[in-house]
Amino acid sequence: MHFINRLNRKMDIPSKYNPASTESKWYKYWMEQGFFRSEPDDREPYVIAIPPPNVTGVLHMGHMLNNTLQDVLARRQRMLGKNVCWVPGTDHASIATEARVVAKLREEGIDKNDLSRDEFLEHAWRWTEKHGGIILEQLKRLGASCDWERTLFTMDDLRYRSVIRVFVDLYNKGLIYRGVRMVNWDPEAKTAVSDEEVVYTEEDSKLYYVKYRIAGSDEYITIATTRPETILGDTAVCVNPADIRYKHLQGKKVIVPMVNREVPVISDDYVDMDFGSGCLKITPAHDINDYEIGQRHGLEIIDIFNPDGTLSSEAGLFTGSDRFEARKLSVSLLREEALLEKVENYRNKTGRSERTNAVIEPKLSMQWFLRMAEISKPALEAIINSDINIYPPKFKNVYRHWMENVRDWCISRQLWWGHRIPAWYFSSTGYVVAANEEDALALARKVTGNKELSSSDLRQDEDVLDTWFSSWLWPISCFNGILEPDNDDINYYYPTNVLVTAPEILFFWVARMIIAAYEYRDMKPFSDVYLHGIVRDKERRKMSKSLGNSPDPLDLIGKYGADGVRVGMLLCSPAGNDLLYDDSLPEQGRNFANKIWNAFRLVKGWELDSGIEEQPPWSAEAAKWFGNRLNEAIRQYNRAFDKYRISDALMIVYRLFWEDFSSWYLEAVKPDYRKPVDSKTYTCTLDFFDKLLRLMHPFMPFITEEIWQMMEERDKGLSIMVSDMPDAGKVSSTVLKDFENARMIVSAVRNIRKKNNLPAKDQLDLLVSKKTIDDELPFRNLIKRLANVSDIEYVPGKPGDSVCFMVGTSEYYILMGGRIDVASELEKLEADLKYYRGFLDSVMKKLGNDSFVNNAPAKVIELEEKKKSDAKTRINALLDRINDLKGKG
RNA sequence: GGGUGGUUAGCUCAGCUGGUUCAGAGCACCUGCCUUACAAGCAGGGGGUCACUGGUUCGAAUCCAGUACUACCCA
Repeated sequence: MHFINRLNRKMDIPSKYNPASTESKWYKYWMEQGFFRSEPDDREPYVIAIPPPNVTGVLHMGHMLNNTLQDVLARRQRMLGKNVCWVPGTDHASIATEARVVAKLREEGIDKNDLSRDEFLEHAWRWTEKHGGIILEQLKRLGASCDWERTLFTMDDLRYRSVIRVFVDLYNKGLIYRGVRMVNWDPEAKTAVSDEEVVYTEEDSKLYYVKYRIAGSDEYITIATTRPETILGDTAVCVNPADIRYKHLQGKKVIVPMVNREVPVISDDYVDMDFGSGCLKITPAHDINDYEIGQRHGLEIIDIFNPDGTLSSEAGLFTGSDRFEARKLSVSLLREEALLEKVENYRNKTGRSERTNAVIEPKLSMQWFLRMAEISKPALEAIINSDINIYPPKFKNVYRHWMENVRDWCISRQLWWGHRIPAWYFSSTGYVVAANEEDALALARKVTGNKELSSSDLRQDEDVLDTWFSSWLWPISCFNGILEPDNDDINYYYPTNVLVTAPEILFFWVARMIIAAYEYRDMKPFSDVYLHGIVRDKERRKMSKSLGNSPDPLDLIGKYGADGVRVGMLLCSPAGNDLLYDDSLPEQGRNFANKIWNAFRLVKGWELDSGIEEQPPWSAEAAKWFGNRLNEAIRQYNRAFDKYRISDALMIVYRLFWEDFSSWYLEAVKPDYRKPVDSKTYTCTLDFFDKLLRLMHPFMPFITEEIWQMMEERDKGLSIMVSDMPDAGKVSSTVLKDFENARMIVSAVRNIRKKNNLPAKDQLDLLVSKKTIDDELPFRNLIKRLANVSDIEYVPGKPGDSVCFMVGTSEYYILMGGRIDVASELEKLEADLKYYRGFLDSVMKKLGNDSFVNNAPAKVIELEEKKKSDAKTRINALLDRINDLKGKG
């Protein structure tokens, strides 16, 4: 070791670790050295495709957790010798982005409707260029080791063309169709949204009881509705066929209030006789159930709404009013006409758009759909037969349930920002689907037989595709595997190893990626899916801007350091569980970094004297133990990673470093003040430290690099991040068990010191009863040093004036020199006695039970026998002790 | 309304196919220490009828059934 020791060298190192200056330095170094870069070679690849964050977003706590996890996995695999490729990118997020661009234009006094499509897209692209890279830049502060040269965007040229090609292909396979369906209409965004994008919540509303007159009579029936404005679109009234109250009305007609339209009374099992009046108005254009009933009974459909939620001329009344305004107008008109019987308060579930929060309007419209039944079968199989593993496994069921009930996917969105649907209309109903206008024209000429058809006769579909229709290709398209299915990258990197994401997009995204993967590569997209929780605040509320409960991740990094924040995020996020964020978490991470820092200051400050031949025996003992302990921990660490128990893996190294290494090993080997250290201990300590740093590197990349580089002179181009992860060597369980015993002895001595107010500095005399232990006490030198006892003597009998403790079945005594407190000592002994007598009782009961002795395995019985004899030994020792003390008192 | 999880210390969670002196970790808490690596620390300590009820078993935090509560997903 060329470790230049100077007196007070440690004074050069501040006692508090300062992350800010080191983080940017090392990140820059890693980038310069190209450590994040991956290209195909003959090593085994390890691949992660990032869940692309929204292009307009800013980094939030969820990203922090998500990307910290990915970085930990990536860094560990790199150190295990894999060719790691973590592909970064961003998502165009049609609805969210378009909404933000529209809002921004509105602020500038520009109405989207006044712009042409191209003009609007120009604004959107400008916005994207301005904001698109922000999150990725922020991830660098976190230490993310992505291959930045591969940065992608879901709407860049290759990805755009991939999506279009897939659309055309699926259309040609007959899997994509156009159809009129009841969709979830967002009148604010003026687009259909998928079922998954509707959030249902309980809201206060009112139930209006409205009287409908029976045609040709003065009789009325009462119908309850929460939406009186939709009366304008009623085309029937429906009762349950079994309802005797309304038997006589069947086949008759009723007059729809306000518009005075005559509509039939029909009967259908769907009607709940106990709800409201048991009589239901049917508005097929504006309610999914009514629509289905309408289909069954061949009812007329009257769509009374415009796309923006105002009433259309079809309504016949209130044309141009907003739907909520129309409700008020309807209520007052009904009241005027004396048709409003009563109004009740009512709570019902209301669906709102996840993006705009507008109340969803069920609306019939022409949309594009993907037939899911067949295409999703391999994706269901893959999870059931564990071709793909989900961690934690409890989500397997959830996934299966969804896939078994999968419904066709509405893939069109009435927006401009996104992948425009490649369908060209040549007449009001006729259209062709093709990758571009040129192909479309050729195809249209063929289809129509009209060779004169020109591009001006074609009109491209105005809609774009659902964002997930592009991101479902992500693991393939990020290696250009759709357009060039046989290129070097896709052949080498695909399938990827793991997808790290949140359970909330299991269906939106994960399931669909698996579907696309089998359709286009006939192979899984990733081997593992690791689902982590959602970051919430201490009260379990989701982090949100409006609540103001979300800290700015960059502030946190500034305050606690990137390593501290990373540790904080992971410490408390067992797989699948939500993370309840609190500032104490990164604080704990920062404290840990500081602990590592100070341990290094200690070792760095040691003066090496290579003239010392002998390693002190306590150091040799400590090294022997810690070497075993380290190997044991490495095993546990690897096992935890194999099961994606990342927080467990972190906790293993956390305790290993803090408790075992710092509090026990270092305390044992550290030389006395101003004394030099022998070279054996020195070398061995640095070796342990080096291994610990490597184990911690995936979690805390910056501080581990900083210390690793300070440990010794490193050649340019070396880095802990490309060093080898330590292997787990042999573990001797005897050594570990012996040390546990020693540790208990030391703790017991410290405890006695504390209870009897014996100063830590005073050396004590420790005696061992020869009756209870004949062998040499393992780790005796280490015990002497850590417990600060002058010697450990073996004595035949029980020494007087001493305090006794037991570890295992061995008795130990500490000479008290007249400082013993007989009363409190007796009290303690009596309590122990009571406990062991009770314990012995329960053991005896077990052993006295014939069924137990006959049925339990021999090993278990043996254990019980040992418990029995150990307890007896202890009880006898305690009784002796008590008698002695009593004799004194 | 349907489905799937969960309920273990003050908080967040471990506890694999029932059996060690098995009830555990981290944080928080209490006590004593500014002991020249670290007060962002050191040493020591207290704390749980494993939601409830019943069952299976020689033996249940662990398996089964029911109840209560709770979370999420779907309608």
